Amino acid sequence: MLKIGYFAWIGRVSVKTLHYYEDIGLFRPAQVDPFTGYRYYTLDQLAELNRIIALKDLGLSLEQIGQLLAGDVSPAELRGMLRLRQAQLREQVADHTAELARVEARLKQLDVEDQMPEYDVALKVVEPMLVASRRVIIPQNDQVPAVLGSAFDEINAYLSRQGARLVGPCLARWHSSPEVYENEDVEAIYPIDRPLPETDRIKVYELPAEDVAAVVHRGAFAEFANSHAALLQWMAANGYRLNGAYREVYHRSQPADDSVTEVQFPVART
Amino acid sequence: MLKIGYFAWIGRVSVKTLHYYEDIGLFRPAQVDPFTGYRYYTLDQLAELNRIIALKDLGLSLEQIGQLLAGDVSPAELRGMLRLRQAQLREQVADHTAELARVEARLKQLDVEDQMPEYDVALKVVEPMLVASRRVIIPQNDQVPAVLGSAFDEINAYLSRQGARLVGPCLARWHSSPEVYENEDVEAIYPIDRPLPETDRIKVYELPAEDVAAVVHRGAFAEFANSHAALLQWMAANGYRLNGAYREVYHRSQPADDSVTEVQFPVART
DNA sequence: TTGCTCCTCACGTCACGTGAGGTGGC
DNA sequence: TTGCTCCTCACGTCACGTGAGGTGGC
Repeated sequence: MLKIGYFAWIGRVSVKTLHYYEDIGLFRPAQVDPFTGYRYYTLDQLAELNRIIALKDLGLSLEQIGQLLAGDVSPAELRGMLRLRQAQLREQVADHTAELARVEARLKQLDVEDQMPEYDVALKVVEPMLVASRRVIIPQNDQVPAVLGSAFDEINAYLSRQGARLVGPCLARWHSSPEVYENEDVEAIYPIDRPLPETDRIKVYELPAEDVAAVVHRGAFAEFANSHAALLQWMAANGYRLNGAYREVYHRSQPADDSVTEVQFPVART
Repeated sequence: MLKIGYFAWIGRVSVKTLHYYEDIGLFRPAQVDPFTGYRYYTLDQLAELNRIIALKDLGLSLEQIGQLLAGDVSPAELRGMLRLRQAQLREQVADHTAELARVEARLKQLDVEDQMPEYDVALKVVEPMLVASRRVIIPQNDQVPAVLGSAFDEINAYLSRQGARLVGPCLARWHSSPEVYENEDVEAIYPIDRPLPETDRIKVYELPAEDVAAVVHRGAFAEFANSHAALLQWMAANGYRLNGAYREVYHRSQPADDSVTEVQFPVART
């Protein structure tokens, strides 16, 4: 009969761990003194403790281990548990590797600039949404506010006639590359609540979900180039590439206004 | 002024997250209605929320992010935080990769045997300990119990004369490879509480800490070969190799008794 | 008698998620 | 009026660690 301190020592676990395992009914001392409450373990129990530790090393939860020890798990179920754990571990390794790339990119940036960065790039998932869209070509960059503005007005008027409701801020999807400033190909888009008939100028469809890298841009319409540059730099440093048309979400009534815009670049791993 | 639900939606966080950030003083709504308690946010705050999310993507804790936003972190300190996080991530990737190997080894074993394994191998760290040791060569395998037994008796007698105390179970360290059964080279060892003078037969020194793979063996002295085989198989499957003399810890008075033994193979990554 | 080991609560961890039960706004 | 959104507690998560305050054993 071994006292808890010694048994914990040879089993290389803490006394508190043994207390806890008893609390949750996973592993009980062979005997408990009814007067002092002292717990006593036998050497035979060392093998069982070792078993628990070995299963914990596989990443199983204490609850799963309890079921295993109670014998109500078939080999097929154990295989299922391990397959699940395998998938989790693979995902975690991938996630942590990506996070490591982000951290290292930021460290490199700190070395170069030695200051806090101006833009904060965050990875997000945008949800799918039903939209009404008007696609236009804009010959010169300085015409963007006017042309986009009238495209939004046109959709807006159509939605009012149809009695549709807006369910979020308007946005633009740029089909030209971010470096191009002539004949830009862009969709003016409103998210809507239900399907509508299309016209030859206004299309209605579901924008799919996308992984995006996003920055929030404050200030004048003409200064998006800085946000674009920050995003492209971040993507290069973190091993992502642009994966389709990028979005600008205008958190206000009209893109010509001077306010808050979120720039979202869809990304895929290179 | 945006209500919490809409602000959470465009920021792609949950309402509960915004509640929580307010609770811990990280991120407060621009305004709170004193009668209804309704929280109101401005579009400007979207940039700040994005900043928090970007920093969270680097793996910083919310407390660290709070310090960063409050501006009482220098670039050097930020670099320190990121270096720390980098080290943590590298360790986690290594740990998870090793765990993945264990899980996959177990899955493979399940495919072959389709049953619960007889031995449970656990990775542990053994602490350094001060020991008294008597090293002997044993010509034939069947002499092991007798020769080891008298070696233990000899140390025991010496320790009694010196008035030293035992501080754990006795053990043997096998310097011969586990497959060798002739002229085995082995140390009989007692852990002791304080340094003693050495003799030409009994050495006193500190056994260093080691990473070991361990199984608990129950039953007769002659059946250790099974434990050894299980350990060697596990090590091969998980990418470890034997790294020095292996230990048998006898959780009883004499190794000749029939009881519980822990076999510990020191390991290193291949 | 003095340490040492052991005991039982109770609370903390990290970043929220999940209800319960109730009120405000259109 | 009916839903919908919002509010404030309170508790749960996972596997223990960290005291506080007290008792048993040699």
